[in-house]
Amino acid sequence: MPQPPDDPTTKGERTRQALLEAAYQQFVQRGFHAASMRAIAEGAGITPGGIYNHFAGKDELFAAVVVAYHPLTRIFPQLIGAQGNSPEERLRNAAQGIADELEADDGLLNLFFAEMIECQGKHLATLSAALMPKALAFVTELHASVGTWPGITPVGLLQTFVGTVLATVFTRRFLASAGAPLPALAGIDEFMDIYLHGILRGE
Amino acid sequence: MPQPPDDPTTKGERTRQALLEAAYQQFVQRGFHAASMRAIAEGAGITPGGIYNHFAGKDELFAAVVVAYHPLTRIFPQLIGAQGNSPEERLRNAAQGIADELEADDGLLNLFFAEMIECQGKHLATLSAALMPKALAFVTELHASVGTWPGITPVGLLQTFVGTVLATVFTRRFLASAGAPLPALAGIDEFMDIYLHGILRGE
DNA sequence: CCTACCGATCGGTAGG
DNA sequence: CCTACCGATCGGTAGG
Repeated sequence: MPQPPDDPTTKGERTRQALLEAAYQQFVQRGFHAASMRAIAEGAGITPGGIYNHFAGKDELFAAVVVAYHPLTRIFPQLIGAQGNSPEERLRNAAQGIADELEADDGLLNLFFAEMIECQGKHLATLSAALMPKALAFVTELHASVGTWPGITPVGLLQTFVGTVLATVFTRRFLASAGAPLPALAGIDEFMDIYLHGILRGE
Repeated sequence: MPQPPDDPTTKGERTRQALLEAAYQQFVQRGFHAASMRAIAEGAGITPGGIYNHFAGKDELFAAVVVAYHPLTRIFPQLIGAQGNSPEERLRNAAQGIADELEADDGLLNLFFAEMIECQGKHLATLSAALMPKALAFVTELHASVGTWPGITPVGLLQTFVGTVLATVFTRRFLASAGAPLPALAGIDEFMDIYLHGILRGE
């Protein structure tokens, strides 16, 4: 009997998934322009011409990879789904979950950066439009329950929280690749200590 | 009379500087692989073959651009040179100076990202080795004069400070390009409020 | 520093 | 989905 077009058991859909995965690996390892359709096809186990049965071109393939793998699509669900007995605990748990996910696969951050540089961030507006409503509702409620400094809006709370988590992952990676000893580096716990209570000890 | 080889008044050195500037523009607008030697030559006012009188190849040209323009070479002097009557004031002034410089030219952050993705961060170790000793001396003294949370090392202080400034610039740019209203976003003052005193109001 | 050119590789297509 | 191929563009070089 016929299968729905996105049934993962059909051969076409399995090839499409293999192409997405192979394209993701090539794009995040080499960047958009240095990734070749030939290498992507080889990674998916087909010949270059076969790609065009699934994607109209390199741009469309990259756009599909962005939708499937972009860090923003991972960050927001973690944030909204975080549990905890207090706002502080929920933020800590969300930060931990996001940082774990981003550090488990270097490619996720690379995809963020590759999209901003090589595609001038042209996919970000679409992605944000899809993710922002729920995130904004969540953070507005959070903003009311934690007391923040004056001048911090709900959007500002979302921005500073996500920014702090990204700063954790990004600085750890670049300092490590610059040769810094990992145990001396701050991790998500230290960044969250600072985010929630400031770096200045004392009262 | 003969001029020293880096005298900016010689024709060769002026061409070299024009090439560096044109290459910087192309690399940060298009990324390393999509920037063509032809476009760089055109930007500098010469023909493609002429580039090789100044740089051995595209890789060497990019390396020279990294040395001349990489954000790390801007951040560390600003940090070390910052003035203020207290550690808090010095950190705020340094953050303001760095953020102003990075926001004045989007290319600086792009260069950081392009180098990490398309060149796998291979220039970072050299750059850090040159900049780290002075930065580390500065931050060690600072670390002793501000009271930080336990678990924050001098390197961790440097990491979290630079990370917070980068988070400011990065999140502002990506939220703006995603369509967020700029006045609602947190700026360097708000990020520094949080960094120094935490996001949780109350005592 | 320019002119003219090289081999290599690219994204994409025709036809089956 | 493969084979075979196209035009375009690339980084780099020879010779002057």
